[in-house]
Amino acid sequence: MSVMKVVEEFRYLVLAIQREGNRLLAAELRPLGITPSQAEVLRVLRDHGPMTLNALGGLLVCETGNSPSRLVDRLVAQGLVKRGVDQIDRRYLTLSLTPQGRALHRRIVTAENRLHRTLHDRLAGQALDETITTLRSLADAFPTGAALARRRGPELAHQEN
Amino acid sequence: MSVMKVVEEFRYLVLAIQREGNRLLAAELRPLGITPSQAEVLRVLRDHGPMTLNALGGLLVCETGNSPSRLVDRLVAQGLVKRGVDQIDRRYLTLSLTPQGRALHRRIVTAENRLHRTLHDRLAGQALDETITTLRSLADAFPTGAALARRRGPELAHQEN
DNA sequence: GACCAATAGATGACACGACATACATGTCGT
DNA sequence: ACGACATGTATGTCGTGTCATCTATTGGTC
Repeated sequence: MSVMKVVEEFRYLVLAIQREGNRLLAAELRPLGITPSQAEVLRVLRDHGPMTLNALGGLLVCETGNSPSRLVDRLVAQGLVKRGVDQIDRRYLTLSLTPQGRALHRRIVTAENRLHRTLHDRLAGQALDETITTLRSLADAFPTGAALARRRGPELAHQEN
Repeated sequence: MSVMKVVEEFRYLVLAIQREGNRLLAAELRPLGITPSQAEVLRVLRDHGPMTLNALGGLLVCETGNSPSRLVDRLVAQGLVKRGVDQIDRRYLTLSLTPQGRALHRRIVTAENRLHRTLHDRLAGQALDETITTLRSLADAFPTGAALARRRGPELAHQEN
């Protein structure tokens, strides 16, 4: 079989798994009133402290280029994120979790873990480590993969609660 | 490291790679005036002949539940797909490529191959076969993965280039 | 201090993608 | 033939995701 065909199947497999994973996660999160993308924002804000909108965008996988203004908008509207203006340079925002945001984050972790357990069961017996190595080496070449690496690496423990 | 953390990284890696791949493909396809999802429709129609909307939906990875009515709408509006009504049972549509659709499909294959070459280069030296095995075993458990399997199976070789 | 480029963020536009619901057509039981 | 039901497709709605463009604020230069 042609090498191109293999790569093409790889592409469609990644698409299929991403879609299904997102669907399952959305179902888990629906009772909490948030979406997978919103959950990622809460997670990044929780793990990497208060930050500007651009910095948040640099750590998100779910949104690449632009500033995730509208994504944050809905979280602010739900009272989960506080959006303040930097008093030194008023172009910058200061995004941080509200107490409700922090509380919801704990329930998000539980919901995500249910999905992860499902995935783990379906991955039983597979070469998961080698797969992750492959995926990492591909992802690291891209900006959002670099975002992931940034989340993996420099911050080892930031705040608990 | 906890098993859950590994699965979680897997999920984010898949998300990152899907996003970047889709962005790159969209850029390749933009000069052709279509999107990656539309390209998948053309591809399925080309490989699996005329079919109804439901059957199409069952072979698409990019859309799960519903019938891809609106996705097909835009292709019909562009003159790439012909949408006829089954004369025996008028609930069914008969979707097929127009000559323009068939012509565009050839240019799509070229564009996709450019992406695949890029991916192939970035995957050099990685355990791609084991990775695909892992991804397949996970995807096959899901409906869209089954769609992929259906596309893999019955058709073995259709077009080259 | 007035202009100008640079940077942060917001917004408009378009196409998904998922869910729920509505509509159209056909089938079947009576 | 009639009416309940099933099936295929269409549509409304909401939240992304991406690109392009716009506004606001700041820093630098004259």
